[in-house]
Amino acid sequence: MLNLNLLRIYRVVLDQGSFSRAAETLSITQSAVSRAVQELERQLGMPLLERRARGVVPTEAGALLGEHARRIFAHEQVALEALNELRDLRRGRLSIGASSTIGIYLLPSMLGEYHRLYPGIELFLDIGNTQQVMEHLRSYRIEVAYVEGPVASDEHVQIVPWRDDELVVIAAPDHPLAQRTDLVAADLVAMPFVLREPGSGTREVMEQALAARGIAVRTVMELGSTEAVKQAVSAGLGLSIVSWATIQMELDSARLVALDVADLSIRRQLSRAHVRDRPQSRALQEWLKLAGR
Amino acid sequence: MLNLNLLRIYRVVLDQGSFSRAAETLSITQSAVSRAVQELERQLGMPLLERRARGVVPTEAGALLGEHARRIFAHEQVALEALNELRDLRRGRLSIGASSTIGIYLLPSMLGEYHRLYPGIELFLDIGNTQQVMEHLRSYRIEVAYVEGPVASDEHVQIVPWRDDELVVIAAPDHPLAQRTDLVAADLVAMPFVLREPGSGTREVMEQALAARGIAVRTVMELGSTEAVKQAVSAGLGLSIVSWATIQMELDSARLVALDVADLSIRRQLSRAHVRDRPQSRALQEWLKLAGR
DNA sequence: TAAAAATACTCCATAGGTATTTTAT
DNA sequence: ATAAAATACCTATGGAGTATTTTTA
Repeated sequence: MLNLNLLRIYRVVLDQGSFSRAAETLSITQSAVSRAVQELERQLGMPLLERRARGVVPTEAGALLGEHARRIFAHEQVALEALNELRDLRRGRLSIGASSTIGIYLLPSMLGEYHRLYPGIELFLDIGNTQQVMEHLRSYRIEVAYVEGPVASDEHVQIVPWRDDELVVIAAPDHPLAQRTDLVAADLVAMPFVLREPGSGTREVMEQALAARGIAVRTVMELGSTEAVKQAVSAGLGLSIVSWATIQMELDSARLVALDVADLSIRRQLSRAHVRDRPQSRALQEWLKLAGR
Repeated sequence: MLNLNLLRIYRVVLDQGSFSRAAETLSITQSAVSRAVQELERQLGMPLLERRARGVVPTEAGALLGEHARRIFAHEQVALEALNELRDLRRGRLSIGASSTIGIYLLPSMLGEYHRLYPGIELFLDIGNTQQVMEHLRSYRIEVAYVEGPVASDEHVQIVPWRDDELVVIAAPDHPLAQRTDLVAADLVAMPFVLREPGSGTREVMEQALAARGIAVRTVMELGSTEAVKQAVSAGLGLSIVSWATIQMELDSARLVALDVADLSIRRQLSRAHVRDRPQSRALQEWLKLAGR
């Protein structure tokens, strides 16, 4: 095993062609350089330098070792540069998990902005239901998770409130209730509703909100995605309740309307989850600034 | 600048996947490993390992650094192996200088043997006159010089007696003196002689020997190489005096004969020369064993 | 509760400094 | 006479050990 500290000094001696100039370059004394090279020669059991009147000249072994040393230290620089790239976010990886509403409707534009800022960072977005995403977080497949379901911190995972989400009742533009401006929750009783599948975070919040107000609706259809629900509502199959974030485009293009139900404000907390004490990558730290908290 | 001692420990931690196993491999304590990695992380200003229940897992930076470390230490091994090859004479270089007689007639067969023993060593044989060869020795172009001329040690160069050389009078097989068995030096007086050029070591020794015995010969021709002299003598142009070593083949093929002149034994010292205090390569050390002293 | 990592302390060999001597031109 | 390298001697600290505590599955 080579003593690389000594080798480093030796390499400078070769570069400078003399012990004293190497000492200067290294900001140590000539004495220290002299002993370092001697010690290296002793450890290797072979002379490396011929001490001539004008400076030093490598022996065959010395020249050979010098060339290898050059490569070793060149590679050291490559390693440092690679770490700097990571530090400066010129390269890296960011793996985010999100439950579907967040992953599909909220994150993409933010990820776009992030990518414009840090084009060298590879982005991974893992979309699944809350349980899946939390599982991926625990098994270190993602570094942060965004979820809508009611999850709680535990000893491994820390949950941080992220932002509020508002759910609205949606209808087709030609729905009987679409023009009403004086709607109250009671008007929804027995209305046909299109729902997400059981287990969906959105459905859970929706059912709680309606149940809390004693409103029983009529389920006409259960669908596995928000997109499908929106299509069904747009086609006039019934009403539904979805996150504001998911219908921006449909409101603009007048394919859906949001009903303004006076006493039915449904809000929920969107959360960010981390593994406790897990060191955060620089890429994540910058993402958190951009994504709010 | 990376602390490569710490990096070496860190690399073992990655290989072993845990601090305590790394400590075992390194024959140091777990405590030391723990502190080494912490110090490396401190110096780089970034965490490298996530400490999990079952051992450790590298962060992105940690994995990146680990890969570079692998290459750095792999290259260290390459360097060590290269030095070992040099040490074991599996590679290397041997530069020998010799004055012409030695270089042409004595060294080649020995170099052949050396090459069979150490096929990895590159051989360089620099043939010139004594002055040229000694100059190349002083300017470090060759590591050892073999010369015939009367050279003396000085403060830079050390001359060591190598072996004796005997010079003999040669003639064409049909020369009038060729059959005589009772020759004495006086019989050579006024005989036609073929000589090497002035400055040749052989010519110098020859002239001294004849002059010492008061014998004046007749110069019929001066030639620039021993080969040319032999050709001329063989063609019957006259006698000459050359080293035994140079005429083995001609004696065997009866193209020349050596005259047995009772009172004319001409011996000279062949010498080996080195630059004082210059470290000797392993390749040279082995050569000296093979070449005698 | 057991295994791994971190921490507190102690020690010393190494790598450095200063001062001087030796070597080579 | 000068400049470079080697050497002698001294010092400080980084890297190691032991013992113990903390952490986590």
